[in-house]
Amino acid sequence: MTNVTLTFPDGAERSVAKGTTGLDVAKSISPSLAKRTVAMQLDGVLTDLADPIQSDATINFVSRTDPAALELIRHDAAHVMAEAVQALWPGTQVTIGPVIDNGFYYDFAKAEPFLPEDIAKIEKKMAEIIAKNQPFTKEVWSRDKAKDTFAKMGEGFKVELVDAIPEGQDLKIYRQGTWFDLCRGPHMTSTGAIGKAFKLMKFAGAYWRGDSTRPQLQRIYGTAWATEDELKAYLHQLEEAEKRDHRKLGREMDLFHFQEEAPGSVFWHPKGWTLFQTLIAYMRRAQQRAGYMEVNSPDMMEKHFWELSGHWENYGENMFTTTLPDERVFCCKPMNCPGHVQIYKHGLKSYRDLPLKIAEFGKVHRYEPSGALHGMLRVRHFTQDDAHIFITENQIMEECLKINDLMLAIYKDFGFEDIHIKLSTRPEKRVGADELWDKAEKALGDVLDEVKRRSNGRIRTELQPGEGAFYGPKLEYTLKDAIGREWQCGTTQVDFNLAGRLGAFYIDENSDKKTPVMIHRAMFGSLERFTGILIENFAGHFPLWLAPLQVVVATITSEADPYAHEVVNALKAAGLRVEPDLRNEKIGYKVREHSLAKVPVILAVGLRDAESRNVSIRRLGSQEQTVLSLPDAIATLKDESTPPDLRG
RNA sequence: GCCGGCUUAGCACAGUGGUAGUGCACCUGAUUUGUAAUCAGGGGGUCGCAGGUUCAAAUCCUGCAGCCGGCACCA
Repeated sequence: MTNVTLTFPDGAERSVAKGTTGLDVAKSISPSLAKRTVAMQLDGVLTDLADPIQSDATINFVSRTDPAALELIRHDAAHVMAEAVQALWPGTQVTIGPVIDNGFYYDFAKAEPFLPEDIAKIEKKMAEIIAKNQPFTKEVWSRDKAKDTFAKMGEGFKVELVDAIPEGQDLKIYRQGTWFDLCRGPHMTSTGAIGKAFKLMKFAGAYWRGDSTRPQLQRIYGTAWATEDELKAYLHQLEEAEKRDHRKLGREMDLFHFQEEAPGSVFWHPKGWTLFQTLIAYMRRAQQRAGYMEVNSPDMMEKHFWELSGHWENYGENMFTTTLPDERVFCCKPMNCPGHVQIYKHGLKSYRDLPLKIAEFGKVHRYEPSGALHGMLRVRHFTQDDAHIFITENQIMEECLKINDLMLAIYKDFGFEDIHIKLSTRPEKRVGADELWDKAEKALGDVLDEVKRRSNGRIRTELQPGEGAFYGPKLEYTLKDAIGREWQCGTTQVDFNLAGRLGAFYIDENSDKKTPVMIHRAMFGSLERFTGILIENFAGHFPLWLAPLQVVVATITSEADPYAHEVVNALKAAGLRVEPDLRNEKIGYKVREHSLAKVPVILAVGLRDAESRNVSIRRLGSQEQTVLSLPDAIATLKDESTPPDLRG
């Protein structure tokens, strides 16, 4: 009999007969090890403990509290949930049930919808199944047997899954008691290892195979952890995330509102608009330094123009249109690019004019599907920090790298340093010849490689095939916020099509007409969306330069009113956004109210301060009070409120 | 767009067929106050919209809209 060599995490080696199972190995070391081991890793790959070991490998026994076991706990929980659902509602078909971040889900085909109270029923049934502690056992079936069995059970979706498994690949069946499921595994040794730290979170509709033309299934999301403390911590984290919700904070901080008559459209209140304008002013400075020229193009243009640009055909169903009294049809612009091409076309352009950078804080209008709307993160009317750079083909790399550097510098000013870039390639619905797409995708791919190289691998990259814009491939910049969520913001798109379609050209060195390449780029992306992201990232506690209201001067007694006015005026003169609070209330009341409104700085002034010409500074999130002279306070606050790009 | 849920005062919520409530906010008065809620009084709602059932509808039924959670979509 042949032997294989197993290497343990501590470096020890052991020779065992080929085909020995992990469980045998564990048992031979100690019964208690075998008892607490739920799976193993062979050369780092999670595997069923009962699998025979066929070759030399490093081996690591996984207990249920091992981080590596977490995905098994979740996957096993998904199976147990499926069994529970089928036990409670016979005739329900099972489909797929993968592990996801923080949990798992399973999609079911069931005629009647799940009801809110069903969550508790399913959880109870799951607990019973887990308490039975039934072993998970694996079988390998033939394709025919699998299809036959599932067909007889009325599990049509499973039959389709069997058909989708490539020839030559094992069809694995995992059993727990009498229930079994087609599954690639691995699983833990038994259902009992799942433990008690699981919870079903919500129901949702989900299309079979993610395809909206196919049947809609009922999905149940769950979360599962090794310990109840971890479950509790996760639920707490969800609550904390909820407190940051920009829709809630937007209302509480009086930044904006939405209403029924304008779904997906923001009503900006004075404070929210101040924040918005602060962002625009920042970006305007950044773009001016980078050589962009700001323009403004019409919000509506005639339909035939959008037919020419390709938008009507490729994007028409998302465009707002209006028929005028003279019966001409106009479209609200869903993008700024065609308008910018018109501005480019005014006056003959030479190769010497390139790169030509045209920027606009343009408000675009997109008829988003109703179900997609989500606060300010997904709206129907939004402002882009949009720009189009007209270049020659051999300027692509240089210009894209400049954009990249600008993008990263800007994100850094807002505290976002963990960036992730995705390359999206040609979609099915597109304009332009494949050779142009080849060139454009190659160019952006090269840019991405160079960006990655320069970041010393700090920037993660990813390929998203088929996700590009209809006129060109994209680099999509995703940033990670304070609590680890990722948001897609910036985009750089290389376009060999649109300029040509709209008849834009330049005169090259040989007096020939050439079509420029266009780079479409946005850095915040949508100002509305970016504002929402900032609210959630800072949980409303904006750094001073962004805070809509920076300082409140609160009086302790009305005798200090004249001095408070003086302080307010001095701060205003220094360029700070400040309001007095002279109300006939106790200082504790005022502090509480302005703290809840997330005003970064409260200056309390009483008689004492008026006489000494001091102010008492209290900062949001701190109980501490610092007494400063008025000139010192102004200097400090003025310095702190300077936008990051204007600091010396 | 699809599946499910929700919609009652400015906000958060209670109210399962019989006179629409609570807290905060708001207004008035008193209080002049030193760092997260001073006290007392008062006003405020076609119960999302439109139909229907009923002697009677916030409550039951139908349709629509918006919102929420997902899915699809995010050019």
